[in-house]
Amino acid sequence: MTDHPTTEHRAPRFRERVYAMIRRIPPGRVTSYGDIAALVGTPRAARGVGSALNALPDEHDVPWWRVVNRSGNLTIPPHLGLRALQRTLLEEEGVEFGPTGAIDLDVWGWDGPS
DNA sequence: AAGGTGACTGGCG
DNA sequence: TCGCCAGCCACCT
Repeated sequence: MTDHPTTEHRAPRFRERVYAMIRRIPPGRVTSYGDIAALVGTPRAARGVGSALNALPDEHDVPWWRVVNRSGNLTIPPHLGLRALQRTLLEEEGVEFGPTGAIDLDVWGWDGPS
């Protein structure tokens, strides 16, 4: 099991824990970067969560679109063309955007596994 | 090994 | 209430 000296064969790293937690977000719900960070045991690593999502491989099963910022806004870089996609995916799951384009976390937010 | 980057946040003016 | 600034973390040169 230590054949390949890649980082993917070691104990669960931060990114893996982040992916695992995001996979638990139920459809039609959203969670902030900071909350994910806290849920995996690193309360101040919100940027690390964004970094982890940015590093997602081509093939994966992580519902990245269910992660938004603390204000309920989509902070994914527009130039990647994914911002519109994220909104579409969320709306298809039933999540509603307010007049300012933000999601009300008190309504759609997911606070982690019970 | 040290410095730079970014899909974040909370605080302040 | 809103925008800006500095702090924070994990990763990548």
